[in-house]
Amino acid sequence: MKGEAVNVDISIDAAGSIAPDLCPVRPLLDRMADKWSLLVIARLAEARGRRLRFSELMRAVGGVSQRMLTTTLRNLERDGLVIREVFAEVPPRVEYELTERGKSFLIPVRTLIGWLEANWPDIQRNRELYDKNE
Amino acid sequence: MKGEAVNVDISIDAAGSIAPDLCPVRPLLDRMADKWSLLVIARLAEARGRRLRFSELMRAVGGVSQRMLTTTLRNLERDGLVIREVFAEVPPRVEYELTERGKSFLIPVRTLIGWLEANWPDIQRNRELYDKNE
DNA sequence: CAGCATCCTCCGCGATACTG
DNA sequence: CAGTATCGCGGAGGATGCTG
Repeated sequence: MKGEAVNVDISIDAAGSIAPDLCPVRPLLDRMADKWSLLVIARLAEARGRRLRFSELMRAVGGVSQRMLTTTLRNLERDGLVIREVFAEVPPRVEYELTERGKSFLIPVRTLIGWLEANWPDIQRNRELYDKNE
Repeated sequence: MKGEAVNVDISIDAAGSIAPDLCPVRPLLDRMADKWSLLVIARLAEARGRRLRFSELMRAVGGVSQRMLTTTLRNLERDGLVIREVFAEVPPRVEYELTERGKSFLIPVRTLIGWLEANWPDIQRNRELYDKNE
């Protein structure tokens, strides 16, 4: 029997050791890693509190399909990173904005991106070297 | 002021990269997000410099297939996060350990995990609430 | 022991069409 | 305008078998 996703949780404490599963890192990591979440969050952050409509967001992100933008936003809303407000008008209007938690999420994200940028040249060189010797 | 356009969004484009000429965040993010990389890195970090053999790592991580452990380690090696040393013995012995870059990678990772841990209870509550009202 | 090679499954995501 | 509903593909990743 399979299909039983072994939900692997990890956490690393300050000392670098693995603490017994405090929080399921995986589902949240997956959110970070899916194709559009970070893009959407980045775009909303750029707006500096100005709320964005669905279509605005779609243009701002660029390249995202309606389906994926919808599910991405729903997931972010479910995690309390984004607020969705629907206005009962015709035509309909729906506005999105980051919650405080959503904004605070940008901090670790920036730390990570900072590391990536700082290390990217070395990593790139390492890859070339590695690929050559294969 | 904070949250200037510069850090945030180090503008992430549709391709998933952050600003054309900076660094492609996506491939590295993908590495972070794949199913085993973080686990492997965590386990190697725990060892505190003691090198681990392939089979040791496999047991330590738990649940990984040989195939995936191999490709995960190869990817990490390619990015210079892990060192792989082969000993020409019978039976073969291969040892793995973190590089300095690999260790430094733990810093942003811990920041991220710290955020996840701190926010997990709230997120969980948010999800329950959201799911109930669906 | 530490792996490749092969096959197969699952599901993230895109494309397209329809609707209140 | 802001979505749902369907279909289909591609690629990550598991299972199994073979080998130096």
